[in-house]
Amino acid sequence: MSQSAVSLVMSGKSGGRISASTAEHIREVAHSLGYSPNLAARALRTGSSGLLGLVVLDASHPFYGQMLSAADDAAASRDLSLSMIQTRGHAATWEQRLADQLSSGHLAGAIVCGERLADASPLRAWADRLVFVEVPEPGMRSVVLATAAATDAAVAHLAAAGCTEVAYLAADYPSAVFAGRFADCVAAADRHGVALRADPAWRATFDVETATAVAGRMLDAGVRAVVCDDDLLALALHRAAAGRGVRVPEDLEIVGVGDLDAARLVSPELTTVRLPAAEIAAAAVDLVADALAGHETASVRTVATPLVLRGTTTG
Amino acid sequence: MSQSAVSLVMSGKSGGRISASTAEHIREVAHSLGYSPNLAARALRTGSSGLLGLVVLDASHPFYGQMLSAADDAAASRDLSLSMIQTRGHAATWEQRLADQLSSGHLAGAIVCGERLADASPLRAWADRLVFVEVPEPGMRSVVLATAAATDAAVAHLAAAGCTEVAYLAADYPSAVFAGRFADCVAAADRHGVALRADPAWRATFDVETATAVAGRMLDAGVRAVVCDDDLLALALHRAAAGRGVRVPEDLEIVGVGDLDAARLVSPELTTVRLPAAEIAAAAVDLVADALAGHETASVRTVATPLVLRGTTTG
DNA sequence: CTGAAAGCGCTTACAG
DNA sequence: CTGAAAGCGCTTACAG
Repeated sequence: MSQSAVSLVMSGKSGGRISASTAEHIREVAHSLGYSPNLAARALRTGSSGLLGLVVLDASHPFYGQMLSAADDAAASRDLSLSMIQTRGHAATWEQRLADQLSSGHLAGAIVCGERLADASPLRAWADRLVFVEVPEPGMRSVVLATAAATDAAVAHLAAAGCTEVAYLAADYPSAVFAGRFADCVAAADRHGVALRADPAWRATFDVETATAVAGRMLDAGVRAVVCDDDLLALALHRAAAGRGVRVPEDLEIVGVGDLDAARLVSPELTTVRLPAAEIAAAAVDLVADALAGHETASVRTVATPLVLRGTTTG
Repeated sequence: MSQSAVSLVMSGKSGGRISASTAEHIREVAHSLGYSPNLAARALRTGSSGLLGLVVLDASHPFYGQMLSAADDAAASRDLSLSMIQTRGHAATWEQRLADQLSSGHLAGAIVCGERLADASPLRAWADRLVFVEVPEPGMRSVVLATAAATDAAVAHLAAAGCTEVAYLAADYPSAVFAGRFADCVAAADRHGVALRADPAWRATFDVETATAVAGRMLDAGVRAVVCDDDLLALALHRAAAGRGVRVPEDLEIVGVGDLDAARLVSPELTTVRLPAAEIAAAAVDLVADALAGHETASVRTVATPLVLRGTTTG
């Protein structure tokens, strides 16, 4: 067998040029010898590593865990691999690090979740290999989530149940996604004639104890209905209420975002905006695979995020 | 500047051979040109990719999300990157896939969580680049968790509170880690004179609805104290109990494994065996980094896993 | 420090 | 189909 024939078969480009029986023979021998092509050499020669970066706030957050898991499944079906990049604690440096990994050829492309590019971001040079999730970047491929509509529905539901005031429990991270969710809620409150109560002190990280303490301060302030940036925050508020004997939903209504498993594990179960991780991840991998193939497909996908009404709201 | 000098500086091997001022100048120019070395070429030449595989059951499980997050932090501080491999649904193929990634040079080494090698596993040829977590592999580097002692403490605690019978809610996955946890509980029950009640039907996946349904069957069977393979299962039992008005811990005592965030989000909070993900991940990355460097260090690390008593047990 | 060179293991035209 | 060849961008002895 010639080196050329083997290379053609192993890289799956033998169609029409190598007979089926020869190709099969090559594959058999390769398998029996335990041979698999050196990926570094292939990457060097072809200029593409087949590795996708997935930029997330924090892989330990269950939603991003789901994204990772689903994106890995979607990538594997295209012979692509996944590499994770966390932004938590690296707000100032992740763009440069990702740009380095792109320019060094380590990554062929990347999916950026919940973050916006800085004005002079080194990533702007790589626009054609990037996909943005939830926070669309003008002119770049994006997976848009319809959370504004879901937030509107949530506020409408609270208003219909008699709430005249809604408080906001914010996530204490600089990610653009949280600024966007808050803005959506401000707009929804305005539309439905509800007063939105926000406070710089009502911001918490996802650490359970921290979030519970902040939630406790909100209860001290007498809030009766709270929209949260994230389920983890909503569940911490749920916990703080249980700790103080505040009845949910009679005395306190809670709405989260995410629909994590934990949302159904508490009692009463959490009303929340569902973020369908598998669907989002599949759309993002689709888009980045198209980008790598040089396709000029539509660059924006929209994923529905339904409001799921459960026991932490009335009506 | 010569190519050699630049290469020496960029790969951090200039110590003593290149003057500090020249090295600094090279770094400045590289930065201003936006140059970073092609990693595929470096991997091809040096034979190592700097990529670590992390084998987990399912990245969407919060515990593995924490492992991923912590391992990524630990790896980054050593200029190593992380790539995840999921075994859920690939019980028959993950070993071959990992072996392929090792032999193709894609991965320099790997951390295997909660799995045991098949007798004729292709991974046995790569023993010197592998680290096993929780399920130690004889003769290979391992991070051992002291869960047997914690399970013993849990059963002792239940026995002291008057339980004469303990039921077991098992995880419905073929991973070796769950077989091990069950065996630990059998041994503990025996030691403390408690009857262990197990049933082939008392097995569930981590899907909330499935697990709740199985937990409901256990309640139908009149169980009063349950040790679970995992917090997610324990929390589903907690949910099933709330749904039926079964009082916890008065009528039902529950013990989990993991100490996920969700364990503190429910009321009463979950008694569980804490698995310190950050510590486990750091130890595993340590071990694999040593392996890649060819060091002959002690090959087994033990991590303590304390029993955390909370509201789902009495006494 | 420099400069010229080899070689890692592929992929990909190219002539037969 | 084969065979000989170039070249991807590095790292690493080697002689100066």
